[in-house]
Amino acid sequence: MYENLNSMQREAVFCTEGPLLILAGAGSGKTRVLTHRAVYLIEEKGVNPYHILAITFTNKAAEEMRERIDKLVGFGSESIWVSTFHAACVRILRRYIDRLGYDNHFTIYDTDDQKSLMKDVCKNLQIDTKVYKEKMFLGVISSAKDELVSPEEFTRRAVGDFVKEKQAEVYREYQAQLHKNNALDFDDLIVKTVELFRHDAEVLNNYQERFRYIMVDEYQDTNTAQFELIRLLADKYRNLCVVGDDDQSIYKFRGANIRNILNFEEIYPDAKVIKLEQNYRSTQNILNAANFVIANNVGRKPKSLWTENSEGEKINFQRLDSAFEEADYVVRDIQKKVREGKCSYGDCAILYRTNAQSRLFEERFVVSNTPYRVVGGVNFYARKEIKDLLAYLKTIDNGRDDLAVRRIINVPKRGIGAATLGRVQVYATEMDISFYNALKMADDIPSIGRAGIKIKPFVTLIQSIRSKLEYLGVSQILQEVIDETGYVKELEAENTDEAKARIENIDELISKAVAYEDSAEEPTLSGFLEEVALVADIDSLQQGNDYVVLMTLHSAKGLEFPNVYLAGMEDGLFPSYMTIISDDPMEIEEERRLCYVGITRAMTKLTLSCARQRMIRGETQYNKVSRFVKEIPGNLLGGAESGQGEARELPARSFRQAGSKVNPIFTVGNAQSKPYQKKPYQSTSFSSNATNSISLEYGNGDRVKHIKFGEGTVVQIVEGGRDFEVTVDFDRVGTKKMFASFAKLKKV
DNA sequence: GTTAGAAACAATCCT
DNA sequence: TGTTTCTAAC
Repeated sequence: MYENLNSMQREAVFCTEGPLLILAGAGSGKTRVLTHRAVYLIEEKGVNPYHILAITFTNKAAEEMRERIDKLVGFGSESIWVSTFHAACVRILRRYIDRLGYDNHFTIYDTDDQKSLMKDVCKNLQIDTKVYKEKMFLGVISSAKDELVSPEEFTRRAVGDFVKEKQAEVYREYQAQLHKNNALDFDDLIVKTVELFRHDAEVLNNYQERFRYIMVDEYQDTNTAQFELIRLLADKYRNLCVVGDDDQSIYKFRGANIRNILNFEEIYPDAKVIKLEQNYRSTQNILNAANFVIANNVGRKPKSLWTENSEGEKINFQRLDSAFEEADYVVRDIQKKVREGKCSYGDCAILYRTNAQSRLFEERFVVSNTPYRVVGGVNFYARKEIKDLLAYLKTIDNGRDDLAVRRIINVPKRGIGAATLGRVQVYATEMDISFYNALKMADDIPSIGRAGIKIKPFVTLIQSIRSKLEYLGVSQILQEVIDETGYVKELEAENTDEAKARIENIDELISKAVAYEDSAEEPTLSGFLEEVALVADIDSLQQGNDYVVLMTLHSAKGLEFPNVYLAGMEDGLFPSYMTIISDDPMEIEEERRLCYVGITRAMTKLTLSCARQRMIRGETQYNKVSRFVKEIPGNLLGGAESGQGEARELPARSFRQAGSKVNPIFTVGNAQSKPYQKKPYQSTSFSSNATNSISLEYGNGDRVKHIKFGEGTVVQIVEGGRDFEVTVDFDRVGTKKMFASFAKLKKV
């Protein structure tokens, strides 16, 4: 098993005791090393899997690692903890956070929640949000938490500085509000776990004894708080193995502290350092380009990647007249390659710097009927209808989450307005009780008068569903909420495309709840809510689907594709305007690392593209070719304008006047997708070579079984684009319409 | 208390 | 250009 590893990889696998730093270049097989290392620990060293902790960067990476270990060892892999920092912390906090004075049923606030909480905080403190933006405070607080700076510490450091004192005040109040709502934000998950370990020796010792072997992937992206967490855990047995690449550090904005990797040997003087420099992924040309680009950074650990792979094709560089044409070129190029049998759609990825760039590509994909998928952008769980329903679940689960209660108190409309809510809030504050508890006592609040009659049904609703918690599953509770509130009914009545898309989203949420019940060992409402809070869009990306994927360079980290397009290679876009005008030269270096990450995603073919002219927020910009393109020697490049990018105007291009509308197809008014709408491609059917088109194993009149609704008879099947809409008359629950891919009906 | 239309505003990247 | 907030009319 260990023979397919090279000597360096083997050394890393066999070095199990003591601190170990693995500097693993892009594509050098670090995931293989980590999985084999886990296997080696279990099989050769006789380590109980129970004693192993592996931290990955995304849930997807965690899943993959677990699967791979699973394949290599017969049994026991399920008792290894493989998870992200955040997921691991939630698991620990669910058990012990009561020791920090929180309730174990805490809720997790996402960015939206944080924003509305901050709004309240600013209102309470009478801060003019025109002068000091909520976003600024949230940014400051987040950075403080990344660095483990508590509100008290922050306050101490702020003395004498007017603005900082204000920030400290906000930080304190924000934290107090979170506590009052029994909620944690993302950063708190890490901070509170560190706090717990520092504050409670018994708990710390518990976990130190458990996690005798610790591995951390993507170590260059850990922040100070995460480092401290790991340091505490590893302090007893000191079997800490971290894997990273300083050249791929791209999360400074999230607090990633590059010193963690650069100073590892100072913190652990007895650390062993192993470098993995052989690349197995890319062609010579691609790797050379990456090496030339990254060589322009100063202050990196010296290393040189090499490969035994062939030279491969030249890197294709294209400079188009406009962003429309850029999108058009890329999509056509993909289709050409697929037609020629050079690759499949699933081999292709389009990577860009900003999410906004995806739109033009989407439009081209839609009109050309090409299967694609956008990763990132608006999170599924951030959509209004989903957040509404989740707010109901949160209220049922944790009555102390004021934010959730206030979100849904008037959804659907109950005629309770801002004035009433204000009065309830005043009462709650005076009595020092939660918003929900104040609602329960609506009758006793003199100021609200008749409005109390409107509040009562809401409280009764929540109480009645809450009383069913004991014997109903998560999906049934969700269904109960939907039925009792009439949420879906109201949408059905609207009968618009938008409403239909929302209903479809809700159906998907139900499926997710069902799936959760099936997979979790001990399904609980809290468990479901936290799983939902911690998923990233990238987690759902599956291998083997035949569609082109579009995503930001950040999301692409850790992935690889045979055919990669880096779009928007323009100064001002990539590197971004913000980093160009910044006076900190390190910011450009981070962009360059991002470029390095992008280039090294490609296995056989890499295309760089840019546009002379592009519309950004309604304004037309004329950008120069990205400086990163110019850092690649001309002999590695091919394409329309190879060599030293500065464009000579080719005569063939000037037939079209600058600024004129390029192609009427792009200007169709309603072509843009709004976040709640179905993505355009979902309503058009794919051409026949798309492999994910489904066929049904049942037909009209057949008896089928649904995981939740039980058995029933198929009444109608309507083909709706990529999916079938199936109407089933269920024996127990009556007639339901559903989409075949969500419903997972089984013929009986 | 609700709604639609107008005006203001925004600058990446993400668990 | 796209989204959020404000304002005025119902």
